[in-house]
Amino acid sequence: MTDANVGGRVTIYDVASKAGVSTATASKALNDTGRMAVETRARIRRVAEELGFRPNALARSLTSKRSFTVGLLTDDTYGRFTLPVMAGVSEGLIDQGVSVFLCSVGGDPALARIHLDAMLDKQVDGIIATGKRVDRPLPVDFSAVPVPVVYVLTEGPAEAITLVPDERQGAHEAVRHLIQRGCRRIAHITGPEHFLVVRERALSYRQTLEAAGLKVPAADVLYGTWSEHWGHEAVARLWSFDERPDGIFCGNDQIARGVMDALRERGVAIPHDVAVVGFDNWEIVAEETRPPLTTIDMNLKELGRQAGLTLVRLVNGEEIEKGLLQLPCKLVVRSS
Amino acid sequence: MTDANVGGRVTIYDVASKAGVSTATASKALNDTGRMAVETRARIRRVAEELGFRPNALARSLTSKRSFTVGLLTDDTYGRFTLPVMAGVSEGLIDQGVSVFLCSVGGDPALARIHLDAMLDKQVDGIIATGKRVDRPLPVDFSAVPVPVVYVLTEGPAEAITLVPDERQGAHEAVRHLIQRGCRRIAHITGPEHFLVVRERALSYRQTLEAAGLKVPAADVLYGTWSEHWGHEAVARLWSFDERPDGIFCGNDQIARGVMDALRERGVAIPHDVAVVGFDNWEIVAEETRPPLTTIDMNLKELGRQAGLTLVRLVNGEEIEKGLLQLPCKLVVRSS
DNA sequence: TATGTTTGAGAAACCCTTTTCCCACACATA
DNA sequence: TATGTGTGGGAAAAGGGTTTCTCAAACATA
Repeated sequence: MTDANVGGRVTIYDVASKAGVSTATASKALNDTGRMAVETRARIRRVAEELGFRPNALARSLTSKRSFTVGLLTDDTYGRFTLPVMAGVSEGLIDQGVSVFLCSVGGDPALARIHLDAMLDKQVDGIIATGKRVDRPLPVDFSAVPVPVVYVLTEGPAEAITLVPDERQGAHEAVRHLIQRGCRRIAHITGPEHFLVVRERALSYRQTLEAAGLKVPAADVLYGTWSEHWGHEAVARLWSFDERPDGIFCGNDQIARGVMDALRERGVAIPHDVAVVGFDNWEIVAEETRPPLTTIDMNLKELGRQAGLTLVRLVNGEEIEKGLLQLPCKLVVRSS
Repeated sequence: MTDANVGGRVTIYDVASKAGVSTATASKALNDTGRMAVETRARIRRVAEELGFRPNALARSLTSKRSFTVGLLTDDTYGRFTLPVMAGVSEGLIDQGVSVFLCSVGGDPALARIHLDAMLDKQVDGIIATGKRVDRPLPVDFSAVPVPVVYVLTEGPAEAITLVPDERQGAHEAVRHLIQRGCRRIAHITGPEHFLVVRERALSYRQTLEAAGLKVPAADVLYGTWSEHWGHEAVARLWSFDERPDGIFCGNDQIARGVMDALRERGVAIPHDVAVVGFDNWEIVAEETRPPLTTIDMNLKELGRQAGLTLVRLVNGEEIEKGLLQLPCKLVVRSS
């Protein structure tokens, strides 16, 4: 009784021959398909176990037309948004035995094409396209891709499935929190107006104020850049007026950080004199502000998980309603 | 002349039949192997082009025993170190047609095992293990893995190939920069002493001072945590003594940020009164400090690229010297 | 005894590509 | 004419599984 296969890994032939059956039977035993005596099945299983047999996923995919692999394409070089999404995708799919190809393509269409082709050649079952802006598409055309595509945090075609955070709800939570703390004059310092999320958050900010019967000042929303520097500057601008806010809703955590530093420098007590709420829950920023920042978490990991699960359902041929799916944000209360 | 294969993708059978040759000939034409008339080769190529034929990488891998896929396993959940490494790996390998499976396993041995097995089942050609600490191994045993493994920014077995930044050289650059700026009393505020990198950097700091003929105070190195908060606190401690430093080398950029905020609050001019150098070149921190932070870049992307290239050389059976490979760091001069 | 009906298991085809022979033919040489 | 030598191209196997179909044996029924 010698092993025919000495060099390589253990194959199903090894299992079959050692168990004294055909590969067909071995396959059926291990996959719990077909019909056979229970003891035969058990014996084959035992032999496979002994030999440490692990089926070659490539060979398996060749017939099953399923590679249990998905591709994740992102243009978020820095990874601030992609990484949580990726973690969620990976976490949601590992139970299904699905692995994730990650590649970051920056803004380069040629590179994106190369990566996409490499993935398709490797027979990925589906693709998740993710980015850092919900109003910008990735620099690649997915229209002729022969597998399902799910878009996360990036602009996809209208007839596609796209998952994004519910910006309005998030902004609403933020402002409502300030109102509940007793703030009556709430300013909004945010990013560039040409970002869709900026407009969404600003809209929701105004609506929430109005719904609470608070007046919305004319120059209520200060548009700038996504930087600490802008946070400083905006505070300087606000404090040049007589009527100063007692609450500030910031468009992201970096701005909030700048705002808080500026307030502290002016001797303004946070949150006693002015309460601050950020957006993103970027922990490395939000936990190091003084005091730690209350902010909105976009649940990116959950977004990724949902994207992964949605994708496999598409791969399995389930019919899923197309369109934009908005997942709720969560208020994370710290001390600001 | 009908297509036999209507449903699926274009296979080499389609190409062969349309070109009126066998699949063997088609394969040879497309791979530039075998012997045949130049016009035959050209015709087959043309047909393949017309049909948009792309070979199924899975089928190809089955015979070639090469999947052109590598796995990247990391325990760096936050991704601060992993993402640049990953980008480098990906960038270095895309030219070779190699794709990267990324999975983050946190500290969970069971999860790590599952991901590793999934990768091996998918016949990865090799594995890159990466982490966030050079003195801690990943929670998984690679000893029985049947493919080459390269370790990056994590502890591997002595007989393995491990790539890390050259911490001593990096620290040396930092301190030398301060000395060249004219600093004579240079302090070192850093992380927990049980981190190897902390000890390495501190050692190099002392050696560089000594080599420059500067005195090394007794309580020269302040060990703490990797936080802004500690930066603040350390400055408070230093400023409680009479002899204050005119240069501070910080163990990372977050500490540096805390240090700079604390100095500013005390009215100390940076870099006029005290110059500050950080470590990591974490741009999101280093570019937002006031003034922007001079710091040490660990060239993580290059580290990743080297790791990828080294791995494929191993896969190709090249003999490569084992052991620790230290890649140089680079001083990034900003305004601090 | 002759005829159904399960049951357990194997032969062979298939997935897609590569690769190793092998062969038929054309041409050149003796 | 008989023999050697390239040359262009194909048949078939291999790679590691899965799946369909077939079949012999065992058992049950008439």
